[in-house]
Amino acid sequence: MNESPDVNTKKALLLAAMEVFADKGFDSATVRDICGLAKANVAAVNYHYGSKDGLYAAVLEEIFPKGEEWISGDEGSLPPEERLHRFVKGLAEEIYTQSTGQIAQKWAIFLREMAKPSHNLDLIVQHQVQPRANELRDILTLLLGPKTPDQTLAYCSSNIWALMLDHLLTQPILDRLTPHRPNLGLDVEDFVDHVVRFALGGINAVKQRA
Amino acid sequence: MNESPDVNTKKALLLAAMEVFADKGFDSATVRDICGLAKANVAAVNYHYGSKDGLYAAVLEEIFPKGEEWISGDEGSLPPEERLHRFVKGLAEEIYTQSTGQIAQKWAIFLREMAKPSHNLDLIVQHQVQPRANELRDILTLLLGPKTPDQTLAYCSSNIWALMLDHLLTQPILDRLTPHRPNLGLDVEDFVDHVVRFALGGINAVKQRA
DNA sequence: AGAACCGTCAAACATATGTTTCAAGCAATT
DNA sequence: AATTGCTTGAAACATATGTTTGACGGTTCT
Repeated sequence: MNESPDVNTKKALLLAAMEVFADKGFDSATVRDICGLAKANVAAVNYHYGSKDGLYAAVLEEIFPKGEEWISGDEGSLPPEERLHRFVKGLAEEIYTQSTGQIAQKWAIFLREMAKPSHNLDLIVQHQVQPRANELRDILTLLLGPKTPDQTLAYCSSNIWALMLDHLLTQPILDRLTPHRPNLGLDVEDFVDHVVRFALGGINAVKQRA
Repeated sequence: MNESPDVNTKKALLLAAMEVFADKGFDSATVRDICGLAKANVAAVNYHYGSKDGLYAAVLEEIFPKGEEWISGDEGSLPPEERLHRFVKGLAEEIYTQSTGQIAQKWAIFLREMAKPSHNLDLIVQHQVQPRANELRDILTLLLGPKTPDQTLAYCSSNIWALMLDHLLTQPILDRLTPHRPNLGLDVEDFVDHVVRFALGGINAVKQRA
């Protein structure tokens, strides 16, 4: 079996596709863009992945892998405030910590999928969001009390997701509101502390309504 | 001057474009789609709007008009909690109240622009977001106190935007998390009450940090 | 060595799509 | 009535783009 050459171009295609899809979105990205970046022939995409759609599906498989279950092993014994903090910290660090840029690409693609859902979003939600949503719901049930109506639980759950996805979504707007901002320097730890404080305050306020 | 026929097709094009752009996004929408829906010839787009880009710009002009300044006439005398309530209510009703569907289209396009900003986003921010952002900043300054650091103010401001845009963004995810939900029945008044309560709780919690 | 297989490449293909052209129709003006 | 100007419509154009084809070169197996 010819190992190194074909695997290399196949992987190069995948990496290039991640970058181009994140940058331009599925529709605007062209296979010629991708192949150019990967230094591969135009036919390579169809040879290795069957089609442009196949390549996109492979990209999603790569960045949103299946079995990544949320570990709630001994976390259950911690106070819910601490669990919330860990929950927020875990996701916020994944989203906002600047590393290879590959992570930024992942969430750029995620955001695109939310704004213009394709059938692929089903898998992302199932593999990535569902387990996290369950953990969050457990935490909120503890914080709000067992008799909290489902509606309130759903609102709060949704609110906390929104607080975390916040910067991801509003970054382009903030850039345009105050163009001269050190926008790339988001202090993740600071952000996490703020979000947790804000969320706990909000949850308590909602709780006291009953 | 030929009044009714040409104005009609021009307007029909605009309405059809709003629908198709909201539904498919700028790239995926084709002028043939739009002209088909508007029962117009393919050349009509270029005749009346110069190009596909021109039509898109016209759509944005239509749904995000310029002079729509935020009225803060006598609101300044109200307590900041009430001002926040009105602020949230005003925007939430505009976003989530189900009427002709045209409003939903507006915010679908807005969401697309946030996820994949084009140069058009500059104008939207300038005409629509900026005045509202100023009002929100004033309210938050009152609620948090004058010595609040800019960073905290920025966080809270961003948080409240996020809480309101929340449903807009996470709807496709919520649909997939709990497919059997009366998702179309969002009680706006209930939602507004919850958001205001949650936000005020969060703001107070953040304020007490200092 | 010969056969079979696999990956790569240049070229071609088929189609989609934004745009242009030009003739015809229609209304207002002269 | 003739002219002018504006709008429409069918066709054509030029290009972009996803996909396919067939040949070439190298590796592996018999």
